[in-house]
Amino acid sequence: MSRAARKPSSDPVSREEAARPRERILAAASELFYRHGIRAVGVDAIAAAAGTNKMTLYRHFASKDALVAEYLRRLAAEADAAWDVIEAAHPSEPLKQLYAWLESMKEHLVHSDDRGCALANAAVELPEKGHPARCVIEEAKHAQRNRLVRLCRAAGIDEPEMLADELFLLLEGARVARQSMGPKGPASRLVRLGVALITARRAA
Amino acid sequence: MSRAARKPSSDPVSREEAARPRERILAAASELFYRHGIRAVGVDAIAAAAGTNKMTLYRHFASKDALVAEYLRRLAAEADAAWDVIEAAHPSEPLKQLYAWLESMKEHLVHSDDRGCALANAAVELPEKGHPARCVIEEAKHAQRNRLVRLCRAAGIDEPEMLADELFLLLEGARVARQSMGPKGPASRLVRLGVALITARRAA
DNA sequence: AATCTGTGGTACCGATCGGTAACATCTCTA
DNA sequence: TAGAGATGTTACCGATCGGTACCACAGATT
Repeated sequence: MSRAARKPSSDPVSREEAARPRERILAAASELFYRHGIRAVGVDAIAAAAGTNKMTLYRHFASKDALVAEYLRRLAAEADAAWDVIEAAHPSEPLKQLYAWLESMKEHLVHSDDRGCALANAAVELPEKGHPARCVIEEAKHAQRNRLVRLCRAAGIDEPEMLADELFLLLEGARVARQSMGPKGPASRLVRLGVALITARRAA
Repeated sequence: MSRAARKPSSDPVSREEAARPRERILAAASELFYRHGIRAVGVDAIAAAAGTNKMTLYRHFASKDALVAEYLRRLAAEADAAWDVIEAAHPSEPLKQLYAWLESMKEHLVHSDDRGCALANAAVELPEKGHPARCVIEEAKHAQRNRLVRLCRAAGIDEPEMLADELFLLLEGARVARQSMGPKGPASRLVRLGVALITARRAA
């Protein structure tokens, strides 16, 4: 890969404008897709926001759909990395990890520019069966749910799938309800409700 | 209103093609918006599916946004009517109404062409602050949540807002998770989880 | 018969959509 | 110094977008 072998820049420190166009395009697409929705953003706008043009965009991505798929793939990887951070912060303390996860999810909800889960939003925006983004979404969501199940099991919960699904649906619901009812709606109770669910299942 | 005074047709029985264009347009728009997404459907396609043309559509709706708002307003009214049906089926038995509500929500989830809550989907697709659909969505969602709170209170639940929000988020989560993980994912547990929540809150 | 209203049909508007061809420019390497 | 590869620029493609102008026709009213 000649691109990977290339040296970053003559100036070694933080020249973000010199970053490879592929990364700039992905960064710009992430911002715009998440904020305005995937279908609402054209490739011209993405290229312009990335400080490049449509031609270069199409040299790095076969189509807009491919760019969308890559955008979601990155997000899934970031979400997984966030799990790792939580795990590293509370090693072999699954219950604390569960609480930390709830808190970090609440962090998203309170931010004024939060628009919920980008993967779930994409699933709503792209219902076509064959869309390349759909398998990415499906895979990522199952991975998240599995990780939650594993955590519940590690915490010694009976029927860990039960609690994991409760928490999963609670979070998905909170993130989507935030978009229709604002941050002061039912979404604001995520942590309280989640903790109640966990303690209830622990007692059982 | 001259339109309301007009007689339906020369043939009194089921001449649906003779229905007033406004209703045909709304019916076609509902189908297409829900199935493919709002942004994915053009006004031409709606008019064609309604057996009419774009010009007639714009004689009844000021803009596509206005049509979208009316589409969502109808859905909100239908949802409210569904609540009324449940209430009438189990008069002064709020707990049974709660269970019936859960079951009827599950009915939606198992249908193969289910695409979740159209109001929530619209909130995802139309993030622009000033969009005429957003206040419709917000109002309808708050009405649904309030109705759930009232039902929980009538069922004698302590802190009815707590259980109502739990159930609300659970349902919103189930309907959105169904779109990314299919009907056999966590969404399939809606009733089980909902019943567990209700019984837990009743014991408390 | 004359009129009015709602509807259908067609053609059009400017703008934008996703996507491409052709060419100039830059930088790094051989 | 010459070449190679990635990038920037411009113009363009056919299709579709939301929205409108104009005219013809049908039915009911007067």
